[in-house]
Amino acid sequence: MSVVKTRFAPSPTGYLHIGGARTALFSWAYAKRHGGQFILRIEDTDVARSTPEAVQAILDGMAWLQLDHDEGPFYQMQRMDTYKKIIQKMLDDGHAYYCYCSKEELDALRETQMQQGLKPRYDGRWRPETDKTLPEVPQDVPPVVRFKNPTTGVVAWDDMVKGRIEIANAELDDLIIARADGTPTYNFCVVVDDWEMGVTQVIRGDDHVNNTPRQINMLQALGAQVPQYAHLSMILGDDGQKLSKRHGAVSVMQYHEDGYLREAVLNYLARLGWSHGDDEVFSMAQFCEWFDLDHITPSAAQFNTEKLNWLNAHYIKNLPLERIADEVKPRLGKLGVTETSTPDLLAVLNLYRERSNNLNQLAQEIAFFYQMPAINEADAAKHIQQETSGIIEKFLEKAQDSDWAADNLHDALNFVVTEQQIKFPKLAMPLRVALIGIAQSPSIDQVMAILGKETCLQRIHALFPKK
RNA sequence: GUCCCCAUCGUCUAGAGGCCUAGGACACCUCCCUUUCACGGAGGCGACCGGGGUUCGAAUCCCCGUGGGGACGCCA
Repeated sequence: MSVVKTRFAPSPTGYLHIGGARTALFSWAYAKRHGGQFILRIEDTDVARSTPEAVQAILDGMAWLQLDHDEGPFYQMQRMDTYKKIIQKMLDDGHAYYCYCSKEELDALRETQMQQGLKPRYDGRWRPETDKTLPEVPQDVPPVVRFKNPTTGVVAWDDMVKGRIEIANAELDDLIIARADGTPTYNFCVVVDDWEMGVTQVIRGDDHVNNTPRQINMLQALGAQVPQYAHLSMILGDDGQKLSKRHGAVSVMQYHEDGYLREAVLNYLARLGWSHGDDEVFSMAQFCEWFDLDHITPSAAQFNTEKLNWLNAHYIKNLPLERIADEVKPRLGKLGVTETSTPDLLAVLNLYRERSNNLNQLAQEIAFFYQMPAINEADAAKHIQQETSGIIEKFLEKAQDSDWAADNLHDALNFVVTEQQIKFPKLAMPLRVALIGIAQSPSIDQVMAILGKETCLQRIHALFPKK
Protein backbone atom coordinates (compact mmCIF):
# COMPACT_ATOMS: atom_id res chain seq x y z
CA MET A 1 0.00 0.00 0.00
CA SER A 2 1.72 3.13 -1.19
CA VAL A 3 1.56 6.30 0.85
CA VAL A 4 -1.01 8.86 -0.28
CA LYS A 5 0.43 11.74 -2.26
CA THR A 6 -1.63 14.55 -3.68
CA ARG A 7 -0.58 17.70 -5.41
CA PHE A 8 -1.73 21.14 -6.32
CA ALA A 9 -0.23 22.22 -9.63
CA PRO A 10 -1.17 25.75 -10.65
CA SER A 11 0.35 27.56 -13.58
CA PRO A 12 1.72 30.94 -12.57
CA THR A 13 -0.17 33.04 -15.07
CA GLY A 14 -2.27 34.85 -12.48
CA TYR A 15 -3.18 34.96 -8.82
CA LEU A 16 -4.65 32.11 -6.79
CA HIS A 17 -8.37 32.41 -7.39
CA ILE A 18 -11.22 30.93 -5.48
CA GLY A 19 -11.57 27.80 -7.61
CA GLY A 20 -7.88 27.04 -7.40
CA ALA A 21 -7.99 27.57 -3.67
CA ARG A 22 -10.72 24.99 -3.30
CA THR A 23 -8.84 22.50 -5.43
CA ALA A 24 -5.78 23.08 -3.25
CA LEU A 25 -7.86 22.74 -0.10
CA PHE A 26 -9.35 19.42 -1.18
CA SER A 27 -5.98 18.01 -2.25
CA TRP A 28 -4.41 19.17 0.98
CA ALA A 29 -7.22 17.77 3.11
CA TYR A 30 -7.14 14.44 1.32
CA ALA A 31 -3.45 14.06 2.10
CA LYS A 32 -4.01 15.08 5.72
CA ARG A 33 -6.90 12.71 6.07
CA HIS A 34 -4.84 9.78 4.89
CA GLY A 35 -1.62 10.69 6.62
CA GLY A 36 -0.07 11.38 3.24
CA GLN A 37 1.98 14.07 1.58
CA PHE A 38 0.83 17.19 -0.19
CA ILE A 39 2.98 18.50 -3.02
CA LEU A 40 3.03 21.98 -4.49
CA ARG A 41 4.16 22.12 -8.08
CA ILE A 42 4.42 25.22 -10.21
CA GLU A 43 3.64 24.49 -13.86
CA ASP A 44 5.59 27.25 -15.51
CA THR A 45 6.40 25.77 -18.90
CA ASP A 46 4.47 28.50 -20.66
CA VAL A 47 7.36 30.91 -20.46
CA ALA A 48 5.50 33.66 -22.26
CA ARG A 49 2.69 33.84 -19.73
CA SER A 50 4.33 32.76 -16.49
CA THR A 51 5.59 35.48 -14.19
CA PRO A 52 7.52 35.54 -10.91
CA GLU A 53 4.81 37.84 -9.53
CA ALA A 54 2.20 35.19 -10.18
CA VAL A 55 4.35 32.57 -8.48
CA GLN A 56 4.59 34.82 -5.47
CA ALA A 57 0.85 35.52 -5.53
CA ILE A 58 0.14 31.81 -5.46
CA LEU A 59 2.58 31.23 -2.64
CA ASP A 60 1.05 34.13 -0.71
CA GLY A 61 -2.44 32.79 -1.19
CA MET A 62 -1.47 29.32 -0.04
CA ALA A 63 0.33 30.79 2.96
CA TRP A 64 -2.64 32.93 3.95
CA LEU A 65 -4.93 29.91 3.82
CA GLN A 66 -2.27 27.91 5.65
CA LEU A 67 -2.37 25.12 3.11
CA ASP A 68 1.15 24.00 3.80
CA HIS A 69 2.85 21.66 1.40
CA ASP A 70 5.04 18.76 2.48
CA GLU A 71 7.11 18.76 -0.70
CA GLY A 72 8.06 21.43 -3.17
CA PRO A 73 7.42 23.86 -4.52
CA PHE A 74 8.75 22.16 -7.62
CA TYR A 75 9.22 24.23 -10.74
CA GLN A 76 8.81 22.48 -14.04
CA MET A 77 11.25 24.78 -15.78
CA GLN A 78 13.92 23.34 -13.52
CA ARG A 79 13.13 19.84 -14.63
CA MET A 80 13.84 20.21 -18.33
CA ASP A 81 16.61 17.64 -18.37
CA THR A 82 14.28 14.99 -17.03
CA TYR A 83 11.61 15.75 -19.58
CA LYS A 84 14.03 15.77 -22.47
CA LYS A 85 15.51 12.49 -21.42
CA ILE A 86 12.09 10.87 -21.32
CA ILE A 87 11.06 12.38 -24.65
CA GLN A 88 14.15 10.86 -26.20
CA LYS A 89 13.32 7.53 -24.64
CA MET A 90 9.80 7.63 -26.03
CA LEU A 91 11.23 8.44 -29.45
CA ASP A 92 13.61 5.50 -29.14
CA ASP A 93 10.86 3.15 -27.97
CA GLY A 94 8.56 4.12 -30.82
CA HIS A 95 5.98 5.75 -28.52
CA ALA A 96 6.64 9.11 -30.08
CA TYR A 97 7.66 10.50 -33.47
CA TYR A 98 8.69 13.69 -35.23
CA CYS A 99 6.07 15.67 -37.04
CA TYR A 100 7.09 18.31 -39.61
CA CYS A 101 3.76 19.98 -40.08
CA SER A 102 3.89 23.75 -39.93
CA LYS A 103 1.44 25.69 -37.80
CA GLU A 104 -0.20 27.01 -40.94
CA GLU A 105 -0.74 23.51 -42.21
CA LEU A 106 -2.35 22.51 -38.92
CA ASP A 107 -4.56 25.56 -38.82
CA ALA A 108 -5.80 24.80 -42.31
CA LEU A 109 -6.48 21.21 -41.33
CA ARG A 110 -8.46 22.28 -38.28
CA GLU A 111 -10.55 24.65 -40.29
CA THR A 112 -11.49 22.08 -42.90
CA GLN A 113 -12.48 19.61 -40.26
CA MET A 114 -14.59 22.14 -38.40
CA GLN A 115 -16.37 23.03 -41.61
CA GLN A 116 -17.15 19.39 -42.20
CA GLY A 117 -18.61 19.17 -38.70
CA LEU A 118 -15.80 16.99 -37.50
CA LYS A 119 -13.88 17.18 -34.28
CA PRO A 120 -10.67 18.95 -35.20
CA ARG A 121 -7.66 16.74 -34.75
CA TYR A 122 -4.30 15.84 -36.17
CA ASP A 123 -4.64 13.47 -39.10
CA GLY A 124 -1.48 11.50 -38.38
CA ARG A 125 0.29 12.33 -41.61
CA TRP A 126 3.72 11.97 -39.99
CA ARG A 127 2.78 9.01 -37.84
CA PRO A 128 4.94 6.06 -38.76
CA GLU A 129 3.08 2.85 -39.56
CA THR A 130 4.18 -0.38 -41.12
CA ASP A 131 3.87 -0.26 -44.92
CA LYS A 132 3.35 3.49 -44.83
CA THR A 133 5.53 5.90 -46.73
CA LEU A 134 6.07 9.12 -44.83
CA PRO A 135 6.26 12.44 -46.68
CA GLU A 136 9.58 13.93 -47.68
CA VAL A 137 11.17 15.64 -44.65
CA PRO A 138 11.20 19.38 -45.30
CA GLN A 139 14.53 21.06 -44.63
CA ASP A 140 13.28 24.31 -43.14
CA VAL A 141 10.73 23.03 -40.65
CA PRO A 142 11.95 22.18 -37.14
CA PRO A 143 9.85 19.22 -36.04
CA VAL A 144 7.66 18.79 -32.99
CA VAL A 145 7.43 15.49 -31.17
CA ARG A 146 4.08 13.77 -31.05
CA PHE A 147 2.90 10.99 -28.80
CA LYS A 148 1.75 7.92 -30.66
CA ASN A 149 -1.65 7.49 -29.15
CA PRO A 150 -3.44 4.14 -29.52
CA THR A 151 -6.02 4.27 -32.33
CA THR A 152 -8.41 1.63 -31.14
CA GLY A 153 -10.10 0.64 -27.92
CA VAL A 154 -11.17 2.87 -25.08
CA VAL A 155 -9.47 4.56 -22.18
CA ALA A 156 -11.46 4.34 -19.00
CA TRP A 157 -11.05 5.29 -15.40
CA ASP A 158 -13.19 5.38 -12.31
CA ASP A 159 -13.27 9.01 -11.45
CA MET A 160 -13.56 9.46 -7.73
CA VAL A 161 -16.17 12.15 -8.09
CA LYS A 162 -17.80 11.56 -11.44
CA GLY A 163 -17.79 7.80 -11.61
CA ARG A 164 -16.68 5.75 -14.57
CA ILE A 165 -15.67 7.70 -17.65
CA GLU A 166 -14.84 6.05 -20.94
CA ILE A 167 -13.42 7.72 -23.99
CA ALA A 168 -12.71 6.00 -27.28
CA ASN A 169 -9.13 6.28 -28.48
CA ALA A 170 -10.60 7.09 -31.89
CA GLU A 171 -11.61 10.43 -30.37
CA LEU A 172 -8.05 11.25 -29.48
CA ASP A 173 -5.21 12.36 -31.69
CA ASP A 174 -1.44 12.33 -31.40
CA LEU A 175 -0.74 15.24 -29.15
CA ILE A 176 2.43 17.28 -29.26
CA ILE A 177 4.69 16.52 -26.32
CA ALA A 178 7.62 18.67 -27.37
CA ARG A 179 7.49 21.96 -29.22
CA ALA A 180 9.65 22.78 -32.19
CA ASP A 181 12.08 24.46 -29.82
CA GLY A 182 12.37 21.24 -27.88
CA THR A 183 10.50 22.35 -24.77
CA PRO A 184 7.94 19.88 -23.44
CA THR A 185 4.23 20.67 -23.25
CA TYR A 186 1.77 20.60 -20.40
CA ASN A 187 0.18 17.17 -20.75
CA PHE A 188 3.57 15.53 -21.01
CA CYS A 189 5.09 17.33 -18.02
CA VAL A 190 2.10 16.49 -15.87
CA VAL A 191 2.46 12.84 -16.74
CA VAL A 192 6.18 12.73 -16.01
CA ASP A 193 5.84 14.69 -12.78
CA ASP A 194 2.88 12.82 -11.37
CA TRP A 195 4.70 9.63 -12.14
CA GLU A 196 8.13 10.58 -10.81
CA MET A 197 6.76 12.35 -7.75
CA GLY A 198 4.66 9.34 -6.89
CA VAL A 199 1.32 11.13 -6.95
CA THR A 200 -1.40 8.66 -6.01
CA GLN A 201 -4.50 10.85 -6.30
CA VAL A 202 -4.83 13.59 -8.86
CA ILE A 203 -7.44 16.05 -7.59
CA ARG A 204 -8.02 18.85 -10.08
CA GLY A 205 -10.62 20.90 -11.87
CA ASP A 206 -12.92 19.10 -14.26
CA ASP A 207 -11.67 21.15 -17.17
CA HIS A 208 -8.97 18.46 -17.16
CA VAL A 209 -11.32 15.55 -17.77
CA ASN A 210 -10.51 15.66 -21.45
CA ASN A 211 -6.79 15.54 -20.77
CA THR A 212 -7.07 12.49 -18.59
CA PRO A 213 -7.34 9.80 -21.29
CA ARG A 214 -4.29 11.23 -23.07
CA GLN A 215 -2.37 11.26 -19.84
CA ILE A 216 -3.37 7.71 -19.02
CA ASN A 217 -2.21 6.56 -22.43
CA MET A 218 1.15 8.21 -21.93
CA LEU A 219 1.48 6.82 -18.43
CA GLN A 220 0.84 3.38 -19.82
CA ALA A 221 3.34 3.84 -22.61
CA LEU A 222 5.89 4.74 -19.96
CA GLY A 223 5.00 1.71 -17.91
CA ALA A 224 3.94 3.94 -15.05
CA GLN A 225 1.30 3.29 -12.46
CA VAL A 226 -1.88 5.23 -13.25
CA PRO A 227 -3.01 7.36 -10.29
CA GLN A 228 -6.59 7.75 -9.19
CA TYR A 229 -8.37 10.81 -10.54
CA ALA A 230 -10.90 13.09 -8.91
CA HIS A 231 -12.29 15.87 -11.07
CA LEU A 232 -13.88 18.74 -9.22
CA SER A 233 -16.59 20.71 -10.93
CA MET A 234 -16.14 24.40 -11.33
CA ILE A 235 -17.23 27.23 -9.13
CA LEU A 236 -19.58 29.78 -10.66
CA GLY A 237 -19.87 33.42 -9.64
CA ASP A 238 -22.60 34.82 -7.40
CA ASP A 239 -24.72 35.37 -10.49
CA GLY A 240 -24.29 31.86 -11.86
CA GLN A 241 -21.88 33.00 -14.53
CA LYS A 242 -18.50 31.49 -15.09
CA LEU A 243 -15.74 33.18 -13.16
CA SER A 244 -13.34 35.04 -15.37
CA LYS A 245 -10.87 37.86 -15.26
CA ARG A 246 -13.48 40.50 -15.68
CA HIS A 247 -16.14 38.62 -13.85
CA GLY A 248 -15.50 38.20 -10.16
CA ALA A 249 -12.63 35.75 -10.38
CA VAL A 250 -10.94 37.43 -7.52
CA SER A 251 -7.75 36.42 -5.84
CA VAL A 252 -8.14 34.73 -2.47
CA MET A 253 -5.97 37.52 -1.12
CA GLN A 254 -8.68 39.92 -2.15
CA TYR A 255 -10.90 38.29 0.45
CA HIS A 256 -8.24 38.97 3.04
CA GLU A 257 -8.17 42.58 1.99
CA ASP A 258 -11.92 42.77 1.92
CA GLY A 259 -12.23 41.84 5.57
CA TYR A 260 -12.64 38.09 5.59
CA LEU A 261 -11.00 35.67 7.98
CA ARG A 262 -9.18 32.70 6.52
CA GLU A 263 -11.25 30.47 8.81
CA ALA A 264 -14.42 31.70 7.14
CA VAL A 265 -13.11 31.39 3.60
CA LEU A 266 -11.78 27.92 4.24
CA ASN A 267 -14.96 26.73 5.92
CA TYR A 268 -17.02 28.21 3.12
CA LEU A 269 -14.91 26.64 0.39
CA ALA A 270 -14.98 23.29 2.14
CA ARG A 271 -18.78 23.29 2.03
CA LEU A 272 -18.89 24.30 -1.60
CA GLY A 273 -19.29 21.02 -3.41
CA TRP A 274 -18.62 18.85 -0.42
CA SER A 275 -20.79 17.95 2.53
CA HIS A 276 -20.80 15.99 5.72
CA GLY A 277 -24.48 15.54 6.53
CA ASP A 278 -25.93 18.73 7.96
CA ASP A 279 -22.66 20.09 9.28
CA GLU A 280 -22.05 23.67 8.26
CA VAL A 281 -19.52 25.10 10.69
CA PHE A 282 -16.34 23.20 11.41
CA SER A 283 -12.63 23.70 11.90
CA MET A 284 -10.00 22.62 9.43
CA ALA A 285 -8.92 19.93 11.90
CA GLN A 286 -12.45 18.55 11.84
CA PHE A 287 -12.61 18.90 8.08
CA CYS A 288 -9.43 16.88 7.66
CA GLU A 289 -10.93 14.11 9.75
CA TRP A 290 -14.14 14.06 7.77
CA PHE A 291 -13.00 14.79 4.26
CA ASP A 292 -13.52 12.16 1.66
CA LEU A 293 -13.99 12.17 -2.07
CA ASP A 294 -17.30 10.37 -2.29
CA HIS A 295 -19.25 13.20 -0.75
CA ILE A 296 -18.25 15.63 -3.44
CA THR A 297 -20.99 16.89 -5.73
CA PRO A 298 -20.28 16.33 -9.39
CA SER A 299 -22.22 19.39 -10.43
CA ALA A 300 -21.02 22.97 -10.56
CA ALA A 301 -21.53 25.16 -7.52
CA GLN A 302 -22.48 28.80 -7.42
CA PHE A 303 -20.59 31.06 -5.08
CA ASN A 304 -22.76 32.74 -2.46
CA THR A 305 -21.24 35.76 -0.77
CA GLU A 306 -24.14 35.99 1.71
CA LYS A 307 -23.26 32.65 3.18
CA LEU A 308 -19.58 33.52 3.31
CA ASN A 309 -20.58 36.66 5.21
CA TRP A 310 -22.54 34.60 7.67
CA LEU A 311 -19.58 32.32 8.30
CA ASN A 312 -17.30 35.32 8.61
CA ALA A 313 -19.63 36.74 11.25
CA HIS A 314 -19.56 33.44 13.06
CA TYR A 315 -15.78 33.35 13.21
CA ILE A 316 -15.51 37.00 14.17
CA LYS A 317 -17.79 36.22 17.09
CA ASN A 318 -16.13 33.01 18.17
CA LEU A 319 -12.41 33.12 17.50
CA PRO A 320 -10.14 34.22 20.38
CA LEU A 321 -10.29 37.99 20.89
CA GLU A 322 -6.53 38.25 20.41
CA ARG A 323 -6.85 36.72 16.97
CA ILE A 324 -9.49 39.26 15.99
CA ALA A 325 -7.40 42.06 17.46
CA ASP A 326 -4.45 41.03 15.29
CA GLU A 327 -6.66 41.20 12.23
CA VAL A 328 -8.29 44.48 13.16
CA LYS A 329 -5.19 46.46 14.17
CA PRO A 330 -3.75 46.88 10.68
CA ARG A 331 -7.21 47.73 9.40
CA LEU A 332 -7.52 50.43 12.04
CA GLY A 333 -4.10 51.56 10.93
CA LYS A 334 -5.45 52.19 7.47
CA LEU A 335 -8.05 54.45 9.06
CA GLY A 336 -5.33 56.40 10.79
CA VAL A 337 -5.57 54.70 14.17
CA THR A 338 -2.18 53.47 15.32
CA GLU A 339 -2.51 53.52 19.09
CA THR A 340 -5.02 51.04 20.48
CA SER A 341 -4.13 50.68 24.14
CA THR A 342 -6.59 53.26 25.48
CA PRO A 343 -9.24 52.16 25.52
CA ASP A 344 -8.20 48.55 25.49
CA LEU A 345 -8.80 47.08 22.04
CA LEU A 346 -9.84 43.72 23.44
CA ALA A 347 -12.58 45.33 25.52
CA VAL A 348 -13.77 47.29 22.51
CA LEU A 349 -13.83 44.20 20.29
CA ASN A 350 -15.59 42.21 22.94
CA LEU A 351 -18.39 44.73 22.86
CA TYR A 352 -18.48 45.17 19.09
CA ARG A 353 -17.64 41.91 17.41
CA GLU A 354 -21.10 40.41 17.94
CA ARG A 355 -22.55 42.83 15.45
CA SER A 356 -20.14 42.53 12.58
CA ASN A 357 -19.63 40.18 9.70
CA ASN A 358 -16.59 41.87 8.27
CA LEU A 359 -13.23 42.90 9.70
CA ASN A 360 -12.98 46.13 7.73
CA GLN A 361 -16.44 47.12 8.78
CA LEU A 362 -15.60 46.21 12.36
CA ALA A 363 -12.53 48.42 12.25
CA GLN A 364 -14.60 51.25 10.88
CA GLU A 365 -17.21 50.85 13.56
CA ILE A 366 -14.77 51.02 16.43
CA ALA A 367 -12.47 53.72 15.08
CA PHE A 368 -14.34 56.36 17.07
CA PHE A 369 -12.93 54.90 20.28
CA TYR A 370 -9.59 56.23 19.16
CA GLN A 371 -10.43 59.28 17.13
CA MET A 372 -13.07 61.98 17.07
CA PRO A 373 -16.07 60.74 15.07
CA ALA A 374 -17.72 62.72 12.34
CA ILE A 375 -21.26 63.63 13.30
CA ASN A 376 -23.88 62.13 11.00
CA GLU A 377 -26.08 65.05 10.11
CA ALA A 378 -29.19 63.02 9.48
CA ASP A 379 -28.94 61.27 12.82
CA ALA A 380 -28.23 64.54 14.58
CA ALA A 381 -31.23 66.21 12.97
CA LYS A 382 -33.47 63.32 13.84
CA HIS A 383 -32.49 62.90 17.47
CA ILE A 384 -31.44 66.29 18.73
CA GLN A 385 -34.28 68.60 19.67
CA GLN A 386 -34.73 71.83 21.58
CA GLU A 387 -34.99 70.15 24.94
CA THR A 388 -32.11 67.76 24.31
CA SER A 389 -29.30 69.76 25.82
CA GLY A 390 -31.30 70.21 29.01
CA ILE A 391 -31.78 66.46 29.29
CA ILE A 392 -28.11 65.84 28.66
CA GLU A 393 -27.30 68.38 31.34
CA LYS A 394 -29.45 66.46 33.82
CA PHE A 395 -27.72 63.27 32.94
CA LEU A 396 -24.26 64.75 33.37
CA GLU A 397 -25.21 66.14 36.77
CA LYS A 398 -26.24 62.69 37.83
CA ALA A 399 -23.33 60.78 36.27
CA GLN A 400 -20.57 63.30 36.89
CA ASP A 401 -19.60 62.05 40.30
CA SER A 402 -19.88 58.33 39.59
CA ASP A 403 -16.89 56.13 38.76
CA TRP A 404 -18.21 55.95 35.18
CA ALA A 405 -18.71 52.20 35.31
CA ALA A 406 -21.36 50.72 33.02
CA ASP A 407 -23.70 49.79 35.90
CA ASN A 408 -23.64 53.22 37.39
CA LEU A 409 -24.08 54.91 34.05
CA HIS A 410 -26.99 52.63 33.41
CA ASP A 411 -28.57 53.70 36.68
CA ALA A 412 -27.95 57.35 35.94
CA LEU A 413 -29.60 57.02 32.55
CA ASN A 414 -32.64 55.35 34.03
CA PHE A 415 -32.85 57.90 36.79
CA VAL A 416 -32.96 60.80 34.38
CA VAL A 417 -35.44 59.06 32.08
CA THR A 418 -37.80 58.46 34.99
CA GLU A 419 -37.29 61.86 36.50
CA GLN A 420 -37.85 63.72 33.24
CA GLN A 421 -40.67 61.39 32.22
CA ILE A 422 -39.22 60.79 28.82
CA LYS A 423 -38.67 57.73 26.62
CA PHE A 424 -35.24 56.20 26.85
CA PRO A 425 -34.18 57.07 23.28
CA LYS A 426 -34.75 60.75 24.03
CA LEU A 427 -31.59 60.56 26.11
CA ALA A 428 -29.67 57.67 24.60
CA MET A 429 -29.82 58.76 20.99
CA PRO A 430 -28.38 62.24 21.41
CA LEU A 431 -25.66 60.72 23.57
CA ARG A 432 -24.83 58.29 20.79
CA VAL A 433 -24.67 61.04 18.24
CA ALA A 434 -22.40 63.10 20.47
CA LEU A 435 -20.13 60.25 21.42
CA ILE A 436 -19.86 58.15 18.27
CA GLY A 437 -21.41 60.30 15.60
CA ILE A 438 -24.26 57.95 14.71
CA ALA A 439 -27.40 56.60 16.34
CA GLN A 440 -26.50 52.92 16.26
CA SER A 441 -24.31 51.27 18.84
CA PRO A 442 -24.39 48.63 21.53
CA SER A 443 -25.72 49.65 24.95
CA ILE A 444 -24.71 53.27 25.34
CA ASP A 445 -23.74 52.78 28.99
CA GLN A 446 -21.16 50.18 28.00
CA VAL A 447 -19.85 52.32 25.20
CA MET A 448 -19.45 55.21 27.61
CA ALA A 449 -17.72 53.08 30.20
CA ILE A 450 -15.14 51.87 27.71
CA LEU A 451 -14.71 55.29 26.14
CA GLY A 452 -13.91 56.72 29.57
CA LYS A 453 -15.18 59.70 31.47
CA GLU A 454 -12.81 62.29 30.12
CA THR A 455 -13.41 61.52 26.47
CA CYS A 456 -17.14 61.28 26.98
CA LEU A 457 -17.39 64.67 28.67
CA GLN A 458 -15.21 66.22 26.04
CA ARG A 459 -17.33 64.92 23.17
CA ILE A 460 -20.62 65.69 24.86
CA HIS A 461 -19.54 69.23 25.50
CA ALA A 462 -18.34 69.60 21.96
CA LEU A 463 -21.89 69.06 20.76
CA PHE A 464 -23.72 70.51 23.76
CA PRO A 465 -21.57 73.38 25.06
CA LYS A 466 -21.76 74.09 28.79
CA LYS A 467 -23.99 77.03 29.60
C1' G B 1 -20.00 20.78 -35.23
C1' U B 2 -17.77 16.40 -32.43
C1' C B 3 -16.72 14.24 -27.72
C1' C B 4 -17.24 14.43 -22.41
C1' C B 5 -19.72 16.00 -17.97
C1' C B 6 -23.85 17.86 -15.07
C1' A B 7 -29.30 18.45 -13.45
C1' U B 8 -33.33 18.46 -5.52
C1' C B 9 -35.92 25.09 -2.47
C1' G B 10 -33.35 31.78 -5.13
C1' U B 11 -28.20 29.70 -3.39
C1' C B 12 -25.00 25.65 -0.91
C1' U B 13 -26.60 20.91 0.00
C1' A B 14 -28.88 15.95 2.73
C1' G B 15 -30.77 11.93 0.13
C1' A B 16 -27.14 5.20 -2.11
C1' G B 17 -35.57 1.88 -3.94
C1' G B 18 -39.67 2.00 1.08
C1' C B 19 -37.24 5.98 6.93
C1' C B 20 -39.54 11.69 2.04
C1' U B 21 -45.89 14.71 4.05
C1' A B 22 -38.16 15.50 0.62
C1' G B 23 -34.15 17.24 5.91
C1' G B 24 -30.35 21.17 7.15
C1' A B 25 -27.79 25.94 6.13
C1' C B 26 -27.60 31.03 3.77
C1' A B 27 -31.04 34.64 2.03
C1' C B 28 -36.11 36.35 2.62
C1' C B 29 -40.82 37.09 5.77
C1' U B 30 -43.31 37.11 10.76
C1' C B 31 -43.05 37.13 15.91
C1' C B 32 -40.13 37.30 20.60
C1' C B 33 -35.97 39.68 23.18
C1' U B 34 -34.56 44.97 23.30
C1' U B 35 -32.10 51.29 24.88
C1' U B 36 -31.25 52.29 18.67
C1' C B 37 -28.70 49.09 15.14
C1' A B 38 -27.12 44.37 15.40
C1' C B 39 -26.78 39.58 17.94
C1' G B 40 -29.79 35.74 19.79
C1' G B 41 -34.49 32.69 20.10
C1' A B 42 -39.21 30.73 17.83
C1' G B 43 -41.98 30.09 13.51
C1' G B 44 -42.91 30.67 8.11
C1' C B 45 -42.12 30.79 2.67
C1' G B 46 -39.66 27.58 -0.66
C1' A B 47 -37.26 22.26 -4.72
C1' C B 48 -36.90 16.44 -6.81
C1' C B 49 -36.15 19.75 -15.34
C1' G B 50 -39.83 16.86 -18.80
C1' G B 51 -41.37 12.15 -20.82
C1' G B 52 -41.10 7.07 -20.95
C1' G B 53 -39.69 2.56 -18.68
C1' U B 54 -37.91 -1.21 -14.51
C1' U B 55 -40.34 -2.30 -9.66
C1' C B 56 -45.51 -3.97 -5.21
C1' G B 57 -42.90 0.81 -4.53
C1' A B 58 -38.31 5.76 -7.75
C1' A B 59 -35.73 12.14 -5.85
C1' U B 60 -32.87 7.61 -5.90
C1' C B 61 -31.97 2.52 -11.33
C1' C B 62 -32.35 2.55 -17.13
C1' C B 63 -33.58 5.12 -21.84
C1' C B 64 -35.00 9.45 -24.61
C1' G B 65 -35.64 14.58 -24.64
C1' U B 66 -34.62 19.50 -22.77
C1' G B 67 -31.45 22.79 -20.45
C1' G B 68 -26.56 24.11 -18.63
C1' G B 69 -21.27 23.47 -18.63
C1' G B 70 -16.52 21.80 -20.33
C1' A B 71 -12.92 20.14 -23.96
C1' C B 72 -11.35 20.05 -28.88
C1' G B 73 -3.78 24.83 -29.19
C1' C B 74 3.64 24.00 -30.68
C1' C B 75 -1.95 27.32 -23.31
C1' A B 76 -2.00 25.19 -18.79
